[in-house]
Amino acid sequence: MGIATLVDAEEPRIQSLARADAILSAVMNNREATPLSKLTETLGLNKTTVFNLAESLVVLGFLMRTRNPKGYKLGLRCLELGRHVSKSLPILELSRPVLRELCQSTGEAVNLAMPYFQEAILVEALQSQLGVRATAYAGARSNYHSSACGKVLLAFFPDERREWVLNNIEFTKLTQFTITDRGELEQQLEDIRVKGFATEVQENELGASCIAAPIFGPFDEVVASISVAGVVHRMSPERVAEISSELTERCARLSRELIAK
Amino acid sequence: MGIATLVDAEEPRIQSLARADAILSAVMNNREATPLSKLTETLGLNKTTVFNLAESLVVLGFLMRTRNPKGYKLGLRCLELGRHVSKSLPILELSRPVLRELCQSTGEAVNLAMPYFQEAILVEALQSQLGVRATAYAGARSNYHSSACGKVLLAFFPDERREWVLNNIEFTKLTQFTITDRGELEQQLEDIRVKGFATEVQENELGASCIAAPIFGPFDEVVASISVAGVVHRMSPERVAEISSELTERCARLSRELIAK
DNA sequence: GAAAGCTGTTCTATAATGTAAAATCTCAGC
DNA sequence: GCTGAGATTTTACATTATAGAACAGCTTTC
Repeated sequence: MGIATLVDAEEPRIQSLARADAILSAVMNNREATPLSKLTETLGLNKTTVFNLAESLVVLGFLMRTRNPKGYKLGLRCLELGRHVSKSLPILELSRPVLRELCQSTGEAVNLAMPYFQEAILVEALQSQLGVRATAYAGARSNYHSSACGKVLLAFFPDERREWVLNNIEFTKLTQFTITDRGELEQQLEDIRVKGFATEVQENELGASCIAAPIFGPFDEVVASISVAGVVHRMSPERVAEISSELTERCARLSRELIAK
Repeated sequence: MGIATLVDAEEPRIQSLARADAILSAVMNNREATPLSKLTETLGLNKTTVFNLAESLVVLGFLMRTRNPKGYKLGLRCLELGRHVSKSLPILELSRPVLRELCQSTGEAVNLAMPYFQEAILVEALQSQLGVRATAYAGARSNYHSSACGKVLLAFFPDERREWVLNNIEFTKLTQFTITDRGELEQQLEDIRVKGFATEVQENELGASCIAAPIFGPFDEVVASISVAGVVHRMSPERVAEISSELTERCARLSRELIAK
């Protein structure tokens, strides 16, 4: 069972869907319940338009209305659909036990990432038993240029797709160590392809260091990556070597299982 | 922070959204990837219409295209939104540790359900360590008339809402023990209100027996229920008494915490 | 190996849908 | 009990979504 590409960012053909999606994003980006006024403001559309869309989303369960504070928040339909994806993605089912084992054996946080438009998305995120790292949670997005799991995906993308991503991402500087130069990143990607795994030291968040390896699908396309994320001072060169070898080995095995499917 | 009602099933104002949602449902109900032809068939709409909607959903990430078999399946945007809901629902955050404890102390499967249109939805589902019950998984829907967690929600709904649900549900007979008579159900609901918890013996699935208690929100509205689900022969009257007392006690405490928030 | 048939995709005209302005309603703060 | 900000409803219009027809790409069939 192959999984199709998720490359282009063309405009959706149906305007209302694009707008509805924008509403969901807006609601998601608000910690508190989002009132209609704020929605119209962020979307830059007429009150009525937003209202009709939002109410439709409520009827369908994508949004809920809240009282005190009055506004909208994401509804249970999102949860229903999300859980279904969890259940139906073969990679997820296959990798779950592997993630747990890696989390146990390394004692660090372990994440499964998948390509998602101009970023990667963390599809699964196991917390380390030692320190609680609140940064990574399932559903969060992860940059292609600053995170290990992002870089490793990018490195193994087919040329055309990598090209597209490199042309489109903004090199947001998250810490003083974040790579913001395209040339430098491309060099690293070359290096990652040779080694078979990616590392990242405080490029994404100060104090954190990650190692990530790729998982390939039926037609040698990267479909996901697993990363082990630890506190920087715990990541000695020997430890990195140790973890990376276990990680690449496990990911290779997962790839084989996935292809066999 | 109050959570609004989710009662009426009026038609959404924006047609395209209703249709897009129907596409998502259709895709979800197919085990395999859903081809366009099947979508047009189930929706009863023109090929082009469905195509345009589906392609828009792909661009937005709600659907993915698959090759071999060719078709659509749910995309990662669903996962992203779903995970966000998990994180943002206060009940979920509060109850998670309680669910784990209940699962440990009883050794049975434990579920958290919330009202969702004409059914309840399992928002969280912990498997029993003993036997693997594949039936209940997070995201699954649960009937108001046959499941313990459904019945307890229904029992504590405000009259008007309960009335509405009772008028609208179909009493699907899932096993020979399923209640299919409205009067009988209403009597049970009365009983549940008196006892403070609901039980269910093989009404939902042969071999399974559940106990469920309600959780109330800021304005004395039931917002969720927790159920403990075990194999029927393990559920002696003494054990039911034992579990139900622990369960109601925990749910009452959760209600208090939720109201305090 | 050609032809038929099934599925998916593009093009285009039309009508129905979604849009936004204005009017009305609701409710919190004074 | 007033005032004003936000949320709804109503209504007329123009844009957008729609479906038909025609096309393209595969697989099946004989």
